[in-house]
Amino acid sequence: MTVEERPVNAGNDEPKDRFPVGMRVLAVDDDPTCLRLLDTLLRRCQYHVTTTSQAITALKMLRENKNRFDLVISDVHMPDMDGFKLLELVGLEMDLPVIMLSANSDTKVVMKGIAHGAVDYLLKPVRIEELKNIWQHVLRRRKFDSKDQNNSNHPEKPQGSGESGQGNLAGGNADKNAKQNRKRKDQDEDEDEDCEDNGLENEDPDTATQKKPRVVWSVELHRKFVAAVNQLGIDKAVPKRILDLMNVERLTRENVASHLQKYRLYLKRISCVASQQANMVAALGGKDPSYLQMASLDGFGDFHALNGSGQLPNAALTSLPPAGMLGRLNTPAGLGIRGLAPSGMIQLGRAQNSSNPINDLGKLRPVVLSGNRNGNLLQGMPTSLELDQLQQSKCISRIGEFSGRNEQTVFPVAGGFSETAVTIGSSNNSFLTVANNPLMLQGHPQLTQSRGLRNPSSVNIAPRNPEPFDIGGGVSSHVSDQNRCNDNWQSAVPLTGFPSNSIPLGTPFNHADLGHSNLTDTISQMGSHIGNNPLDICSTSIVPAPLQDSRSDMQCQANILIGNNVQHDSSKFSNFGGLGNNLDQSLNGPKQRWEDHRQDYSTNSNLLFSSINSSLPTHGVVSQLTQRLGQNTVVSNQNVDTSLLSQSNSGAYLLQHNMDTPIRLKEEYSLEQTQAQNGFISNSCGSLEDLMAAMIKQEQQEAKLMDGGDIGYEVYPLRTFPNGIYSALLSFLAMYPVLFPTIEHWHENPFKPSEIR
DNA sequence: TCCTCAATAT
DNA sequence: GATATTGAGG
Repeated sequence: MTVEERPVNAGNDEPKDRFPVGMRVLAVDDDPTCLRLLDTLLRRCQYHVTTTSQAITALKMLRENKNRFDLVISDVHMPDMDGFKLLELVGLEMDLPVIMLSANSDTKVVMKGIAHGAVDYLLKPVRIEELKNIWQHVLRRRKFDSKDQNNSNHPEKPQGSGESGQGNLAGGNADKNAKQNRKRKDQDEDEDEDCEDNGLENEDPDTATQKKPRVVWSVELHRKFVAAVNQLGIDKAVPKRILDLMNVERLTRENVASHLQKYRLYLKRISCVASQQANMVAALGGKDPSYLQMASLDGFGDFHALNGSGQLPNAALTSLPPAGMLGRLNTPAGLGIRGLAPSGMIQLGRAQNSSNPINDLGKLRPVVLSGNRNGNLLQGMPTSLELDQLQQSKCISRIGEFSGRNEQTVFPVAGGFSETAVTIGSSNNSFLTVANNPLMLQGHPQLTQSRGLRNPSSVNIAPRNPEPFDIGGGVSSHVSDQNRCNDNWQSAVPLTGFPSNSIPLGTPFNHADLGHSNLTDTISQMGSHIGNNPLDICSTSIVPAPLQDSRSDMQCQANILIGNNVQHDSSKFSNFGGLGNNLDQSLNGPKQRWEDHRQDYSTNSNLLFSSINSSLPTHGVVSQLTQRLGQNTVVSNQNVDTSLLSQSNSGAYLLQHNMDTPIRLKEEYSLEQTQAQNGFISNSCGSLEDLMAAMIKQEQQEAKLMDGGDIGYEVYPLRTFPNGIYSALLSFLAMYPVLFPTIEHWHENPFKPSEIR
């Protein structure tokens, strides 16, 4: 092929006139025959060829003089060094275009080569026609480089930077961008070919006039973004400031603004989901343990299945929306919230208890990893938000199905709970495990109260690492350890595989012990639990006490383990602290309000809110748990009723991924549409308060019907459930399947806008 | 000038 | 359909 191209670029030390001619190619292949053939063909193309049969030698040559070659053609399979390795090193060290050569046409292999940075992948036997064109890679690379230099140096190098393989702003996509740019340009303006406006650098039309290269928000980039947002605090996180903090070259304010827009939508959705979850939980928790059981077991089962891939976006957690963000979102302006402000719903306080095993961060985190092979692999991955996002969207839609109500409703404050995961239930140690989310947890020392707790010590808040994956060794084992779960509630349930039977559902209530555990607690806990990052989800079991004692009272035992969102990797998440502060601020006011209104909902209800003090040291430090107990909040230590665990029956269906299941169940059990009277689902968007009130009401009604039978442990047939509760249950269960969407997905996308919308 | 939202482009 | 960019309005 003849090349009539203009000189590649004036600045180079190479002869440009006949660019392709004399292009210096380093050919590497351990097979002498192939190497010779390759050499011959390359020479025919008038390239300047250097050959070597050893990858190591090639690397050495390249290192000795980085400017000695223009392009490298390497075999994939070589004894001394894997072609991919060579490719990687070359990419990192000298940023030369590398073409992989192999007889293996397996898509995966090719994909791998490209993924590692190969500009092309040629199949053996290589043909001269293919080699004739390889110069284009060199040209393209040069163009990009020059453009890069002219415009500015961007930190994230296109091919090279080893640290952020994925963080390339545009680099990795240089070629692609070039194409895209050209396209756009052609459409728009036209004079691209001559665009001389760029002055000397007009060499490439792309650079001058075009629209900006499309920014790919890699994990790395997104992480920076999140860090910046967190650092600023959601309220102050505006594009310009974020951009400044991110300090990423070539990234524009517009880019950030766009991403911020998406991010906000995401947060919004999260909060919405959280609300739903909370509602669901409330509905479920209020009535029968069986609900929970099913939910828990089934849900876990699903998780397990979903996690089959085993890959979790470790970074995902880092993305958790800052509390501040939620607060903002919750504000009417931001979300159009109904009812009380989200913050108002949260009671802050804290109690510290380091004794609890739960405090062991390792335990919690492992959960996430448990099913997974390697936590490390996950590092650098997008935050868990993504997961949540997925959940949300699906969840919402599911709810719509079940309830037949509008799906798009946005939940107000409930969002505050969204991120919190609460584990209720316990064996000896009652405790609530709240996997919290940064959003909700603010430490309010002054609020700390243990009142109502029989065993204050049992309540512990353990800092939870939002980014489980960051954790080094030891993490993975934890989750999978079912025994631990069984033995101690505190152990979080591994999301990846929740053996239904291994999960403690909850502890039966001891009526004597129970004072007035309130529905609110249950709800909040449940909601928290669900809303929480899937990874952090601990086994949750809520066993509402029978209505015996007081029909109006919702009894449930809850143990809360609150972990803070602080991350081990301070560098990544140091920002959350700031967020926490924001949350704190926002919560203070509302908190009071909540208190004021609390009684309105139920005289007996007590709110138990836990919060994490973001200021606390994240590592290994026991978080402080705040609890507000209206009247009697009893955390009784009961023996876990394992029998409950085994009762996952039909509930399992509910958790099925396929959409059909929920529907089928509905039919099977003759579920009625959600009834307004129940209020639980009737309005998915209702405020938590509303939900609670509805729940209480429902409970009272139910109590009358049931006549106080002791059914603490009894499992109710689904069909016996009130419609509202049933619907709620379905919705709740429906959410699990989506908790663990394809994790791989997130590897590439920090968070999915689509999920947001 | 900047932010946010919505439309548009890819 | 998902996601980034662009444009308009405040």
